[in-house]
This record gives sequence, C-alpha cells and structure tokens, in this order.
Amino acid sequence: MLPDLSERKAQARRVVRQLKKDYADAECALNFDSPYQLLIATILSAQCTDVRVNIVTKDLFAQYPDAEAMAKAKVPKLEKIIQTTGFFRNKAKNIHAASQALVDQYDGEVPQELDKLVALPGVGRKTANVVLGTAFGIPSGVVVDTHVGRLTRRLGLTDKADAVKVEKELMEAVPKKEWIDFSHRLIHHGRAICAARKPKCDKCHFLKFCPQVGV
DNA sequence: ATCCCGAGGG
DNA sequence: CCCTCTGGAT
Repeated sequence: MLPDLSERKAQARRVVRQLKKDYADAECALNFDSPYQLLIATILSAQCTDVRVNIVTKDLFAQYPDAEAMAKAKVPKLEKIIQTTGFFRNKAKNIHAASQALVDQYDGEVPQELDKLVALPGVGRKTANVVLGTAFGIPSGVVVDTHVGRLTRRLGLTDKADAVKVEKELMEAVPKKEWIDFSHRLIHHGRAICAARKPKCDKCHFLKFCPQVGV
C-alpha cells in the first residue's frame, strides 16, 4: 500500500537530501560532446551498461560524429559497430532513421521539446528526458530507467511497475528543480549500493528511512 | 539464471 | 498488460 502524497513528499525530501550528501557531483556517465551524441548514446544504453556504450560510441562517433554523417551511413556497418550493445538490429535501424529525421526536419539539430524527441524512432520518454535534462538543462520529466524504478519502489516513493506511471508519481512527489539530479544520483546509488541482485545494505546511508529494512 | 541508464508493437 | 529484440557481465 503506497503512502499518501504528503508522506511520499516527505520521503522524497529525505531521499533528495541523502542523495546530495552521498552523490554531490554525480553526473551522466555516458560520454558525448553534443546533444546529438548524447541522444545516440542514450538510445544505445538500453539493456546495456554505460561502460560498454562508451566503448562503442568512441568508435561510432569517430566515424559518424553528427546527424548528417550518421544519416549517410550504411545500416549494416552501424550494426557491426554497435553489435556488442545488444538489440543491435533495432538500435542501428533506429539510430539511422532518427538521424535522417533530424536532418530532414530539424536541419540536423536535436529539438528541445519532449513531443518532438519522442516522435523520433527509438526515442521514448526515458531517452527524451535524459537529453532534455542533461544536454539542455530542461526538467521536462523524471528519467525512469531500471535503476530509478527499482530504487523508488524500494524506498516507497511508488508502487507501480510501469515506467510512465512511476514517472507520474515521482513528478508529484519530487520538486521540479530536483528532477535532473535526482535521477542521476539514484542511478549512481543503484549501481554502487542498491543493486538489483545483491544490494550492499551494510554500506547504505538510506537505511534509516528505507522501508526494506527488516523485510 | 538474472540483470544492464528501453522502445515498439500486440 | 504482455512480448520481442540482443550481447555482455555476474
């Protein structure tokens, strides 16, 4: 049973305060040097570690640094480069088509509106929110990936499984000015401490308000 | 065997 | 809501 909104807001304040203490300088772990490159790196990050994405994008961006170059690439060549990130056929097709759409519709630039980003092939809310927040500093939503979903459920900020529903509840409970850092820091905490399989509760600073304690 | 900074389609 | 797409890491 999910606590009411005022209690979730109070819990969110505790979480935000501890995240700031533990992960003050947390930032995006993906390597990029333009909004376009962040967009592509984020598409590649589905079901893949950021470490591996960075290995692949080093090669990929050396050959295809922007939307114009990527739109001219041959899809089988892209498949080969990104092969080890998984889902490589879908990702290669989507990266190529999204790059072509950027060239056709936005002169090769990345739009700064959620609905325009989500309309691109292979771009959902999670990817769009990463690009808007991290590349443009626009808090258009809360990034909900596998880490954010898992941790906010464990911490009692949501009881939903669906990422869109989780995002909606987090947008209610977490102040808008915290949205961007909130997700980044939760992701860091999810990787370092609150892992899916063997969470290191003995090293966790969130225990004093974690509903999982004793469960 | 299970999870990793998901998206699209049924 | 479910399923599929995929290789790598643990």
